[in-house]
Amino acid sequence: MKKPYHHGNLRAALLEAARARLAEGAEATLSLRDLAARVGVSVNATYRHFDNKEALLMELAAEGFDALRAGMLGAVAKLGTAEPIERLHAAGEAYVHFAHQDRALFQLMFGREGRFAEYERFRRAAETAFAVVVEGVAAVQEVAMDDPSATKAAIAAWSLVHGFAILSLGGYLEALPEDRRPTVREVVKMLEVRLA
Amino acid sequence: MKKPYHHGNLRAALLEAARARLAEGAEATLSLRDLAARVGVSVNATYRHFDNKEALLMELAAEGFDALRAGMLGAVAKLGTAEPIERLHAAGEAYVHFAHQDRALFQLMFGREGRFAEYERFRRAAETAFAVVVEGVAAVQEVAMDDPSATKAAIAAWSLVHGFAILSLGGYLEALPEDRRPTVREVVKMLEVRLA
DNA sequence: TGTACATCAGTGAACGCGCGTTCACTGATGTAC
DNA sequence: TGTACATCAGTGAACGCGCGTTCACTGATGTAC
Repeated sequence: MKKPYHHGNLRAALLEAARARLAEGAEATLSLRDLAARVGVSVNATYRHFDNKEALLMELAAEGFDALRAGMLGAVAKLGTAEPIERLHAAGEAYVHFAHQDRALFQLMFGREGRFAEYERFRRAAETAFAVVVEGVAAVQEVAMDDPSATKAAIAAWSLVHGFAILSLGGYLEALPEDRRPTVREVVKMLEVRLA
Repeated sequence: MKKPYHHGNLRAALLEAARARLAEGAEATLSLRDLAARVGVSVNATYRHFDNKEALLMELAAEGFDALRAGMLGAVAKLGTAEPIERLHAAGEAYVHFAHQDRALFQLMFGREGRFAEYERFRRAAETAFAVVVEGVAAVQEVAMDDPSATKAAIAAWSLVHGFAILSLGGYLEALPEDRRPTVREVVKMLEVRLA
């Protein structure tokens, strides 16, 4: 008589296994069967905790935004009291750092062309992460967080670091000789524009 | 006796069919079998023209860069003689426009995390498109095209428009009320920074 | 002009695979009386 | 304290699917002599 799975939270265990697989860079081949096997459970048990595969992936992506937010906040906090613009730079660097640290997860978060956007859970997580940038920009501009100009500039800032992350992840910069590749810091400094 | 395929260039016909599929937004489900069926040929015939599926996708992506380049050049040319910075803005707008016009193709070009980068054909196409941006930036900065600062600023410029394209494609901007969403033009104007 | 042969671009059948999902089930645990 | 029953979290087997790729083949076309 095989022991059934009884180590507590299967949902968490599946997500953990999925994160491990992503860390191995196996985004494309992530399958429910494989995750279940890794946790030591039958495939069908996964359906007790997630509606379907998409729901599991969505949760993964949403938690990715939570982690991204935490990463940015942590980097800013480490600065202590500093000029707002420097805090914003630190957040930008943390963003690119996160993308490199968790390539596959990052791809999952953004690569689905908004297919996850229909999930409330996902939208909330993404917005909360974005709020960190808006706040940083508002501080630089010395306006309230709900000032339209802060939101707009935050989108531009997000675009800049996001684009850079994608390009470097994709190896598009490697074609360039080293001395012509901008560093994260150099790119992030472009943020000074229009904001200060 | 079935007539074999004799309409000329099967290779071109397959790519054409693939482009049509992408236009329908079927990136994820693009299959050799399906393409062959659409052209009216057996699956195996495709192997006469492409080593494998990956090679076909790579060609598609490479041609995407050719089209992107053409799109940017066309937009710039339409301006006639204008300030360098305005020409750069036009290129940036054309970039975002291309992304929206050919969503799925755009995803294919950048979504593979550099898996295509091993193909010479692909690298060449990407570099040639990038050169348009470098040239535009160099004109603004009034330096030679091979000046390192032009390359660096071009990467930053590319990052900005690329990131914005991804975010808007992913629907991340739709969460924002209309009056807080920056237009393409507003984002592209951030390019003035550090360049002028 | 005719013949022998190589090459080329297709064909149909099959292989092996892993996938998401559904079905009917079982055994342990919790609860009401 | 004991019993009946509902609920819950698993199980194993199976379905049906479409996929990329390989195999051995065929018929048309081009070329050398």
